[in-house]
Amino acid sequence: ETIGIPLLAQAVEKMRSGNVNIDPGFDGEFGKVKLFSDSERKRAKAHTPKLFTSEPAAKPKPGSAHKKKETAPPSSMTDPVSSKGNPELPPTPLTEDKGLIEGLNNEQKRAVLSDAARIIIQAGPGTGKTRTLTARAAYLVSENKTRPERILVMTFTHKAAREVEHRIKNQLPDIDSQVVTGTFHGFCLSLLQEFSDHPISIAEETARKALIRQAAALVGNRTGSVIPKPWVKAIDTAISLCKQSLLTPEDAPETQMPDDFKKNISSDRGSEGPGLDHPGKDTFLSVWTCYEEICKQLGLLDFDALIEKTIHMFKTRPDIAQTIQNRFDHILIDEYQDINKGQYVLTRMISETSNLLVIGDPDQSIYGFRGSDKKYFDLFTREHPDAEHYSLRQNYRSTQTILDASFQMITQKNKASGKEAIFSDLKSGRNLIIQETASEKAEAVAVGKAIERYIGGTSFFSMDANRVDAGGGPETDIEFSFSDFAVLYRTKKQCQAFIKAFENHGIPFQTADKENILALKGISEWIGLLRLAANRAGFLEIERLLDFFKAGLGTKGKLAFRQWFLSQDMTSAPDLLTRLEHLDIKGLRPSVQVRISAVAAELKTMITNVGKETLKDTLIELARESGIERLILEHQNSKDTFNRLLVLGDTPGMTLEGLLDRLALDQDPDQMDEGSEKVTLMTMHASKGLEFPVVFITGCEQGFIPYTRNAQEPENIDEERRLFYVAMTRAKQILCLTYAKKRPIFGIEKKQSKSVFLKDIEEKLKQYAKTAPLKKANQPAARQMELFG
DNA sequence: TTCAAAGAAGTTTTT
DNA sequence: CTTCTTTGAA
Ligand SMILES: Nc1ncnc2c1ncn2[C@@H]1O[C@H](COP(=O)(O)OP(=O)(O)OP(=O)(O)O)[C@@H](O)[C@H]1O
Repeated sequence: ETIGIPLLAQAVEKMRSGNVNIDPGFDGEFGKVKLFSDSERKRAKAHTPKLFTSEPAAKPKPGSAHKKKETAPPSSMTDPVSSKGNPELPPTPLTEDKGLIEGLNNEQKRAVLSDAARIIIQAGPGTGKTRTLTARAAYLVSENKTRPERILVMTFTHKAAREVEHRIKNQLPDIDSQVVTGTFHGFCLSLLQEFSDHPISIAEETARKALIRQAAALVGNRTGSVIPKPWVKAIDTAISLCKQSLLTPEDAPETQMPDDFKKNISSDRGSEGPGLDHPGKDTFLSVWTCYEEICKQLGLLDFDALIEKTIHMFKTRPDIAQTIQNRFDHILIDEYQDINKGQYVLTRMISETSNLLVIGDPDQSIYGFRGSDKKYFDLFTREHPDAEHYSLRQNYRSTQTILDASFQMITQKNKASGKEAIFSDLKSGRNLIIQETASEKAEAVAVGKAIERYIGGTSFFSMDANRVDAGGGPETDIEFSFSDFAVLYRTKKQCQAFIKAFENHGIPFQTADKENILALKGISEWIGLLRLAANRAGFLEIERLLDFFKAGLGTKGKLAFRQWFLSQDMTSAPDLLTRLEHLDIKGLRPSVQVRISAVAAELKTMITNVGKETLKDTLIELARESGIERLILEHQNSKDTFNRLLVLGDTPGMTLEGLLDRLALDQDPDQMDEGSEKVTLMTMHASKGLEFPVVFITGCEQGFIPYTRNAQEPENIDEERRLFYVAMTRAKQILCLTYAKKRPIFGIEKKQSKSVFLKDIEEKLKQYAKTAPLKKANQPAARQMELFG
């Protein structure tokens, strides 16, 4: 953080003199612009006085100002012993134990040093909750209060897990930190794997959807009707909600359903009919039961089942429960306001005999749609009346202006809201910039231009009075680098416009959230093949591969084949393929059987070479030989993802199994390289816990913020408001809210009006930017010259 | 059973 | 504007 600015001054110099390395990157990927070579960075780093939060001196990372995601050694959760320290890292002398505590305010210190068995920290954004949590973990280790592997830190997202892991490592540079860090789901998966005799297969999003469709079709067949698609979707959501609340199809009819459930399923029987948009409870229960049967048959667990089964395991095997309870002395949970029933029960079980610290902010609760509920947060104090309660008041992240605006928004200027405002010492700073643009495209261009202007800094455009659009006048005297910017939006779809505009403008960027990679053409087949090679293939993978090779299985054939497959006992991949070669199923045409046997033979030769070469080569080889590569190359998205996965596969120490493990839970193939000089594009949800000097919240329009489905009333306006609050409070210095007057929805342009949330912010905190006339997009090369020339 | 063409329907957020 | 489903023909 400290070196960001001096380095940048140099960067601007370099850009001007044209002394910039351009790394072309992969075919089709946007080239990276490197201002400093790694060694330059290293040297600069070495001169930097080491602060509380600073990174180990030798780590070749540039000092970008936003929080960082750890480049992934295999998760310490699944592989607690193998994460060896980077050999290049000379052991830095241990920061004097006091050093950990410095840089904390009194309240934070007390929470870090506390001996209480139950601690809760409730505090607003940017008040240093996460910092306190990581400091406590580091303190416990460095003071020898416990061993690192006896500390468990749980988060709700992978991003958060990596962030916490990274921060703890930074605070314990010389200790090969083995603090166990991960998401609830990751933790549960590793436990289930540890205590189960067979490998666990996960039905991720895509597979799950397909299975529920199958179940719905089956139930439809049975009752001689067709379950309409919207119903299937409603049932899908309802199943997930129920499972998160630890309900089963057997007890569900008798139990009070979760609140959101009612939105999806009409509760009174007999009220369903073809015209209604909600299926009835009977249909719901039949499909759910059927879905669970299919999962059981195929040996699959969906995400929700990971938590559920772990709890089940603890209940039925008290010995295992005890082992786990004994394994950890300290359990620390970040963003506790996001907890749902299942996670709550799990937490209670594992923390029975250990110390527990939870931190959170009910105003930042944004995961109601996946069953989280403030009530579990409140329950903590009631269940542990002796818990120590800390609240932090000072925000160290944002300017007072940003805090004021966000506070007005969340309280709707209601003085009597009972909420306590937090304050910042950072001098009030500039107003929020509000920008209206003509269209989605114009919005993206405006943001791009604003970034160019900030990067250019004062000296660059300050003389140019005509340049006023998003970001307003260049009166700032701070210079920024690309990694200082975040562009936030409500839905993933919205990032398309920005990707295009940024490519045209020569602005390097990275997108934090991808569409589900297993939904991409070619990728799912490829991963299926990889699973086969790793002995991890189940019915779904084989079926997918047979489809790809056009084995000729129709509806009936599939059924027969499935029956045969399920009658087989578990076996290794080569053995399974041998059986497929000598297949003899009645009810399957001989021509099909011949084809399957040929495919199986081919697959067998393909997978025999696995492990002989480097992982990356193996990955490429398998794609190429199978012909899946051709399919992948036909689709741009698949191609990009393919390349990203190859990069992931090329990380040191990565194994095929490790790759598949990681992909099973976290399907984002990117490592979100924080070192790179790139603008970050992500959803508002994904931004939680992060911070950036400059934040653009885009698409501030009714229908998006708050989000509403087909112009109806917003489903949960309070949660939408909190989400906007989270997004606003990511900004350190400059916050820019943009909206477009029209936007294409379903292909047709629709008039948009600005978000009602903006009205809750006082005028005197806002300033309005004019839109510069939209010029035709230039060639990327030309734009790059303009930017750097 | 596969392929092509035409038509209908559908856009949150995450593990 | 896409993605899935239905329909009809080879
Ligand atoms: N005592 C302190 N002195 C100086 N800076 C601090 C202090 N505490 C926290 N910070 C800084 O404030 C910023 C926000 O801290 P942190 O991310 O821990 O807050 P948080 O409460 O977890 O926020 P959020 O709820 O938004 O995730 C970080 O940049 C952190 O380094």
